[in-house]
Amino acid sequence: MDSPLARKLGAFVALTEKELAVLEGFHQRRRSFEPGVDLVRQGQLGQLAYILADGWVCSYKLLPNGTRQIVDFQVPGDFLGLRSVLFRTSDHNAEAMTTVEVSEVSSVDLIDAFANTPRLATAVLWATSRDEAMVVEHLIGIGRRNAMERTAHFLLELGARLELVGLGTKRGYACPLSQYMLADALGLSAVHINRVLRQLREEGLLTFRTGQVIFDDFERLLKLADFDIAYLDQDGPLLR
Amino acid sequence: MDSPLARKLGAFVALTEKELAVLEGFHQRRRSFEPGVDLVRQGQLGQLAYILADGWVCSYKLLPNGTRQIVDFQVPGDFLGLRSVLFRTSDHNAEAMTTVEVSEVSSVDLIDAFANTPRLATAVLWATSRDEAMVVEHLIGIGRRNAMERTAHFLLELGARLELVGLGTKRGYACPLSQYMLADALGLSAVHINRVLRQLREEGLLTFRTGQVIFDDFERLLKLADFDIAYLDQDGPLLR
DNA sequence: GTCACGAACTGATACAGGTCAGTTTTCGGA
DNA sequence: TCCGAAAACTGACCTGTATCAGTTCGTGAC
Repeated sequence: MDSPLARKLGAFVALTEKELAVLEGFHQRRRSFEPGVDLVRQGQLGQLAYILADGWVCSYKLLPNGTRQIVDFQVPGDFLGLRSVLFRTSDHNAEAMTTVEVSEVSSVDLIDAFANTPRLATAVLWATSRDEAMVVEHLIGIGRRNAMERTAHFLLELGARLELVGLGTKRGYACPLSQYMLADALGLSAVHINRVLRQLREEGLLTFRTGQVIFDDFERLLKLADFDIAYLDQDGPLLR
Repeated sequence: MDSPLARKLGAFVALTEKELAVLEGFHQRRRSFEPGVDLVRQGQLGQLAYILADGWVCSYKLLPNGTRQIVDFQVPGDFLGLRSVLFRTSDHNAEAMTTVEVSEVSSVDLIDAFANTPRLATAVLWATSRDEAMVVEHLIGIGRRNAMERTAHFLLELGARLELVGLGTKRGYACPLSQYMLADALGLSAVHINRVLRQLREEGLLTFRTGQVIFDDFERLLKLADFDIAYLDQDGPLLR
């Protein structure tokens, strides 16, 4: 049985037995967290990193003006708080959205793995770059797309990521986000998100119901959002 | 003589002679580009990566609605197009803003370096995470800060980065950005940027003139922008 | 010295999205 | 089956920023 992490990294590097074994070794120290609990806290020193095995997590930052901005969502197979380990203090928060299962990883685990299986270093660098690409796409959306394009793009991207780990299709996916969370992710107000979702529904593009996203017209949605999966879709490992 | 890259990575990993030599080896294939030329192009296959040795570069994305969003600026010591090497096709553009000097790096160079000097893998992962942290901070600004806070935060961050490589101080720095570029970076219109800069000037906070940023009241600016340098400031290497 | 051209700057007006102040729906628990 | 709380939803009104359509400034070329 491959872990979601092995499955994700395997899309970039054709993993050997030895490399798979090292990844397996990352899953020694298991922990679980209840919904609403912070796994990573802004300003915390000596923060731990985790690999998400099951559940959803969101990374966010709180601003002094009382608002928050959600930066990214983590789904199974994603790292969590990797930046907080590499920096002295954590620059963001990460909150469990559902009950989550994680494996604890220390910086020592990572550095050892890099020394023994250097191709894993490249794979982790790739995964980090992929995270960065998602943040960049998110930035583009907030900077230059209007509320409707932005919302559509965001929900499409989430779908594409879930498809990679076997949790979604082109018809839709299960999604534990509330409209408030969507608003904090997209830099909009919850009121406006509600209106945008209604418009998307009325135009037959997508339906967002508690716990469920349904793509009513996938093709038209792709066009509206100018969505391109190039940066998520590896189409077979680059490194063999 | 340390290269800007060695100087930057040295802030995170205390580099050995061997590691410094490997970094030196990255600077074999030198190239230079004139202002306005694209070093990296969206959609390009088999894109090369570079290390910036001198000059300024900006990474941006073009949208089908005719607008552009600048994602990040690269200053000496920064990687350029690393994501484009790890992915099959480039997901962004990078344009020379001044005359720039770069060294070409292939994915093979990197993978070899990781195999021979695994601590460099950790250092490059750190540098990539630092880039991601900057994109995240940029995202926060566009999502939840108003035009004035956003502009102040951006110009402060640029100053902090330049200080790290010896190109700026708390009094100000040389900056080749036009108001149009600032607008594309901050997700605002050039007209509005102009008004915001006037307001910042009239309130005695900062002066933005062609080629020069002057912090008139650094402390008050930090407060307005809620600026925190934690994620840029390493305060001595973590890995010895 | 004046021409030309891009960058900086300006006032008037439009509109996307925010804010306020609710009502309605949903759903788990007693 | 009723209750309470959170999430979803709504209309009225407000505001920050965009857009349009210019003018002014600065600088290098001739």
